[in-house]
Amino acid sequence: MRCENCNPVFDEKTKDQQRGQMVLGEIAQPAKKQDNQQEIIEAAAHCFMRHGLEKATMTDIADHLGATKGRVYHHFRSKNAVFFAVYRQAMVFCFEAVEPLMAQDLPAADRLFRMAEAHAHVMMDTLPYQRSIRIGVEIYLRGSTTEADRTVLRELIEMRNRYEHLFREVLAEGQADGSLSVTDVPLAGRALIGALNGLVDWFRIRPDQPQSERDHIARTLSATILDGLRS
Amino acid sequence: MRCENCNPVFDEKTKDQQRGQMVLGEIAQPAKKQDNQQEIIEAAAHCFMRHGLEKATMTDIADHLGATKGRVYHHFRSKNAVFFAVYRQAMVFCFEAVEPLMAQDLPAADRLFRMAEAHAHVMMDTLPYQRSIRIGVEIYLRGSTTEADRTVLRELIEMRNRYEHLFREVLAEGQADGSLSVTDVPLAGRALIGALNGLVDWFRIRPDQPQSERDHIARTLSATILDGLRS
DNA sequence: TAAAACATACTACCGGGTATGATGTTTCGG
DNA sequence: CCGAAACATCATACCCGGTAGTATGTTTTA
Repeated sequence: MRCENCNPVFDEKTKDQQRGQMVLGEIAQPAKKQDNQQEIIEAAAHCFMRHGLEKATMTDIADHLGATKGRVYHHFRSKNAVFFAVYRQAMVFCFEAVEPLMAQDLPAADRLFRMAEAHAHVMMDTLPYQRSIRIGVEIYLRGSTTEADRTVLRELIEMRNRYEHLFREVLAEGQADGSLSVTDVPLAGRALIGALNGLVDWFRIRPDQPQSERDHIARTLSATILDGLRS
Repeated sequence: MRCENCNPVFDEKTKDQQRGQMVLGEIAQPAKKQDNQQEIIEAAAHCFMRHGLEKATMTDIADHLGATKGRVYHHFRSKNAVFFAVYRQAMVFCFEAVEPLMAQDLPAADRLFRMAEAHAHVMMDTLPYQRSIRIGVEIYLRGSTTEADRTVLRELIEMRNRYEHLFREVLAEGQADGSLSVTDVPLAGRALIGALNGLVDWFRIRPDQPQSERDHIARTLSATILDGLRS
């Protein structure tokens, strides 16, 4: 039987779990179901990263789990739903890493630096997720047949906008407290995000990669965009 | 009849036309054929941008030309071949705009600034091409069944590497002449390219958009990455 | 007039989605 | 405490729409 009232977390917006505020451990049962879904999501992220959104088939995802399509379709209505779940998870990772840093009692320039560092780390640490969502967004929006899909996508895109707005906020604060010299806040934000998101394109995970390398990348990248290249 | 010895420019690597050094106007015949192909390539770029690589069907491309699949398949062996052509064209645009600027007799920092500006302009002016190729690259490489396809893709990727190397060259020169302060040249190059390529993600073409807006974007973006955000 | 440049009609196949069955696992009345 | 219904979780088998590619016919051009 199709699990109709399966945890609808990733199918529709649930107000009480915005950005991972999830109250876990209430019961053992839903937690396990959550884990099963999460496992699928992770497999999907890997497949999306390797083969792209369309080339990655549902069977691929299932194979990656040592399972069949039946399992995936039991937890997700459609392939789009799976992608949406990956997308939301990627954004949750970003928010959890960056948003707390905004409250620090520092000059805006220093806060921005730490936020940039954190964002870079998230890009590298959750690479499969971030690569997946970078591909098709408004593309998917055009392709989405059902209105429900488009609604979910709009919500996700708005989530992304909220996230990028965090950086613009700090940029504006830096303009105010004088620690930053920004003429065009939106454009500066685009430049910052662009330089960091570029990681998703060129960064490659190697098994023997020490943590220090990622630290160096995050630090150098953030320093470059903050201090510039000119001497 | 299938045009077997159709201008194989976009099917296989031809040594004599590296980076748009094409000697045009030799005969009238190939020039016209070239134009026909170019028209298809442009239509494909538009469709790839709108619907994504896979969702864009060959019929879509043909429809965009007011033609049918027959025309496309007469000039290109496969859908992959069309994508490869779009890819190469995109890179040619980049080379033509940026490479000449390297010879200018200026401090490296200033040359880099102009190169960045030029690159930004290319991103905006040839948006459909640039968006198309940003999607599937090594993704396509994995998906490519035939060895011939993979060979072409490797060549294209190497073309891209050569292009990005231009910026690293200037960065190294700036390190030498003291106009730039760069500790990690490759990383600095990634940051620069990333910030500029981000354009492809967020820039939207509007019909009433004055040229001055693109100029402002290119200038501000380049200035931001060169001079940094900190005051 | 022959070849190039298309259009038309058709096939083969892949992949998303579904219907159904098999196997645990929880729940609950007695 | 027990046994069966209800349910959750997956596997299997199948359908079917869409699309890349082909084979062939038709028109245009040099």
